Amino acid sequence: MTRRDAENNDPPGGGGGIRLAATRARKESVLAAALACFSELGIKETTIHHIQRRAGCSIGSIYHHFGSKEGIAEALFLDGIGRLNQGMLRRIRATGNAEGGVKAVVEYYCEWSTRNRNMARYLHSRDIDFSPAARERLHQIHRAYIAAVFGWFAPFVEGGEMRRLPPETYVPLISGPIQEYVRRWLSGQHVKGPRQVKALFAEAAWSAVKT
Amino acid sequence: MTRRDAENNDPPGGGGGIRLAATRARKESVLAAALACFSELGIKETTIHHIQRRAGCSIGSIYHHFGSKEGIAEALFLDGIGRLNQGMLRRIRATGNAEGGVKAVVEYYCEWSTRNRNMARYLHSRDIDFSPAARERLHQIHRAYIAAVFGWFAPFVEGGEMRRLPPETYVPLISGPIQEYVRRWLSGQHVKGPRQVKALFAEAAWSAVKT
DNA sequence: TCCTAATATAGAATTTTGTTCTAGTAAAAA
DNA sequence: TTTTTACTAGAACAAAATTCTATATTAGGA
Repeated sequence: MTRRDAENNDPPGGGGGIRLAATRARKESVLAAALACFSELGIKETTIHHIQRRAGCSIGSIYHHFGSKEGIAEALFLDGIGRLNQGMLRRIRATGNAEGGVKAVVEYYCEWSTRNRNMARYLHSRDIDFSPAARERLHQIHRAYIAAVFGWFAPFVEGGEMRRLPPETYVPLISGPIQEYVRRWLSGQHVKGPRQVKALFAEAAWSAVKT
Repeated sequence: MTRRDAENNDPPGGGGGIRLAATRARKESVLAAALACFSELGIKETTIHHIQRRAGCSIGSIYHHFGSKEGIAEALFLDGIGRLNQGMLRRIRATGNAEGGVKAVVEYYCEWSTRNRNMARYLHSRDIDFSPAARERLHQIHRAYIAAVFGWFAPFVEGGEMRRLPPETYVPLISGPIQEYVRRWLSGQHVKGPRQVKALFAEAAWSAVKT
């Protein structure tokens, strides 16, 4: 039976007592160690022991905070996707029209992936088997993000600047190509980084959805 | 230390003796069992024992043929990608012009994924850590496929029907969106199957690369 | 046909790795 | 201060992958 019951005890506010700060620091150090190990050794090759040694803490401590190896992977994934979405949303909202918004999606993804290579590579991992709870949390995050993005773009569809398409096709049409390109780049299949092709992919994305 | 040294002893020609036929049959039954287990239980949850029981053979036999659990995963992956590429190439070659070729890529991928759901889902798995040998074999297969496809399309680029782009961008531009759509569909994120959107994605692919 | 080497199968033994358990420490609350 | 709770540590345990040893089968040559 796998333990999946570790609670997220982050304090809602910022500081908190000595205890809470220490806890947060420990959790972060474990996540950082995990990402480093995953990047260097691969997810499967990485053992709890590797992470534990690198984070400089005990097995007990890790299990106390994360419940299982999978729990670490989940927390790391949620953390990364949260950051990416947040930055993306901010960037989209900083633009003023449909074309700018669509191109911002592509461009920001290029930049973020270049700046956070390891996390970007990790987010491309597919078979992390999330616990039901984490899966639900992920969906929640995803729904909220999608709602925010679609909310921003909706007026432009209404206004006729963008095509009206089946909702589930927008993301693949806009992000599919650049995601695939970046994935290949991260796995070492080509040399040319995303920044060198971002204009091309931004154009393509826009022409796929413009009217 | 992981064992990765299982040889591929498939006979070059078709039939062979009783022994070779039996070997082939056994290997295939193991691969089929593995795919079934992976689909039902997930890759990580699947144990050698599950596969072994389902294939109706012993542990020793599996290790003799595949060397490791990862070895099974590799063989299955190579097998699947080989079939997909082969069918794709045949389909592309059956068309007569650039537009037909590009659209064929999208359409065939839709059809194949619908017909081979489990394998399609499996091919979307990312973190199978291939042995150096398998990795090399995969690259070899990939290079051969890419060479064949590019060979077919090259005249149309020369002839000015298709844009001349950095070579590594064609695949993401053409296949990226439909791949992403299918991936989401396979993971249960939407109801509408690929066949219902293939025309849309085929159009988008073509307009991304046409002149 | 019989012998030998290579191939294939089986399942027990071993090792590796993830998880649980028990004990103890330090901070917060009463 | 006392009590409760959160946290840390590492030994004990269990599950899974892998290796090992024994045996059977087939192909090929004397």
